[in-house]
Amino acid sequence: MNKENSCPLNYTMNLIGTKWKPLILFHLLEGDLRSGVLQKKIPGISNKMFTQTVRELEKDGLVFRTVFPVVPPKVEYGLSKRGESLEDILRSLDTWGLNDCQD
Amino acid sequence: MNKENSCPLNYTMNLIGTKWKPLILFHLLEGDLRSGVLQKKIPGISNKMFTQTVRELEKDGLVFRTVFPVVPPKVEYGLSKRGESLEDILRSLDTWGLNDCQD
DNA sequence: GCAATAACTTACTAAAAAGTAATATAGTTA
DNA sequence: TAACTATATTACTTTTTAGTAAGTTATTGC
Repeated sequence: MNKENSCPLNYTMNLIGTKWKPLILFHLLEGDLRSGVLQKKIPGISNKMFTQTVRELEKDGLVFRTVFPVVPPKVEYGLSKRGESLEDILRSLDTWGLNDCQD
Repeated sequence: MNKENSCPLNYTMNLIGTKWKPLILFHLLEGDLRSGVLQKKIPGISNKMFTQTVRELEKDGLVFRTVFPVVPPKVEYGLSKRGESLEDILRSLDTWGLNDCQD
């Protein structure tokens, strides 16, 4: 079981190579969103997975999380500089899917 | 549980959004490779996962598989046209990782 | 003073992914 | 004739991922 990365691609995949992470990052490209609004943009994600995934993205410094101390709670998510640097990749993945599924 | 794709990115992720698929496709960018050679380029992948993954890629038309009827067996894998169309994305993912991990 | 609210959090269960190790194949070479 | 080879395949177990449903919070509006 070799855990080292064989190439930078491996490193990238360890960061964002999951089912939900690219989707969440993609929707944040249009701007910061409240937790509930962002979650509604991702059909099929469960409450648990949503929280878990954004928290991992936050831990990895790809998104930031702003908590407004009000009741009921208000939380906003947005892309960090590091997250924004994925923009081209995220849009390429989306465009590729768009073209490919038309064939 | 909504299973429909919310955007083309979702479609793309369903095709290649796993731990090993992008890695395998990436190594095939340099040209066709024998099964064993390709597998050795992917540290940490088990025998089972390797076979399983290339077979899925084949099923999805991203790679082709050529079997030479010799003993011991010889099998070559290569990118299909559809697989090749992922080149920019794969290289972007690799380059992103390269730049990011230097910070 | 009680329900409604948004954003979790937790405990528990179920499902999916991955690892391990044994087995198959059949010509070639020692 | 027995071992060696490359490429799987299979059965089984472990690990990881994900889903479900209930509970928490503290203020506001009724």
